[in-house]
Amino acid sequence: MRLATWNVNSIRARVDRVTDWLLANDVDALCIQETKCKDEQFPFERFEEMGYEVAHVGYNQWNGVAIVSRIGIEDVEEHFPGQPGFAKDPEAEQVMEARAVSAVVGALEPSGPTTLWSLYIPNGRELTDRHYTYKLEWLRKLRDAAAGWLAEDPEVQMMLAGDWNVAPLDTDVWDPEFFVGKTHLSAPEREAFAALGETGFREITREFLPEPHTYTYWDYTRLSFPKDYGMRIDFAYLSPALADRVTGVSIDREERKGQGASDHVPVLLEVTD
DNA sequence: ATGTCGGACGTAGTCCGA
Repeated sequence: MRLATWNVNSIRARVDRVTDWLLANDVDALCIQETKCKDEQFPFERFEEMGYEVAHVGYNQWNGVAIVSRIGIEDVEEHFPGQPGFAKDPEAEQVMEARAVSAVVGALEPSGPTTLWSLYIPNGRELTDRHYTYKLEWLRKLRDAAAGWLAEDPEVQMMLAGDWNVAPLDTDVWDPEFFVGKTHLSAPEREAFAALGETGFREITREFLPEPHTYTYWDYTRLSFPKDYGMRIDFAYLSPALADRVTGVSIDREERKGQGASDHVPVLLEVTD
């Protein structure tokens, strides 16, 4: 079974590249972030004609997450239990954003059902912004949910994959000095990210690809990709039972090249039965 | 110097978000 995650930065702008990549890489199920569209705008037919089913959550031009699978999609859920919402006014009702969708895939595979979560962690914007505390709260609640799933079933087969908007190590960026006073590398963000690992979930991409400066994202500005000013912010936390089945991980840097590339590249996991 | 993208609104150019 081949599982992947990719922040595509608009599914409508990227659908050709995404479908081409799925076929070229023989991918069974893909977690997508930043579809940037409402459900009715999602190009479902482009995936369905290739034999993929789609679960999508999108309310407007912001955020938007999806799972596409050619090995079945069941029990789709939007939002994880306890997921925080957001509103500019802290006194107003906090509104849920399209940042988390789950589905059970592979129910008829030899390996049995696997639950995928496609996650788009809030960006944080600035250290003093209310979006930053929202981000930290979001990660803490996700940790609580992960601990709950594992307590409920220690053998659960589950992947928490997506754009985490956190660079856990200094070697996950081209220059940590650039990020002093900015988000993504701050201690609270790193602690909140690491707390997922304290539940028993394992960040599997690091286990297979420990080399420093192995990036998944390059900003569109500043000639970031030619200069290799990248960041490693896309990860996959796996339940212990699923992590034990992973035989390989790759980051497809080639997808950042050429016209019409997303600013993120796909991360692909090979999972044995 | 957020230097580039993508979407909304609206049909050009500006704003938001990353």
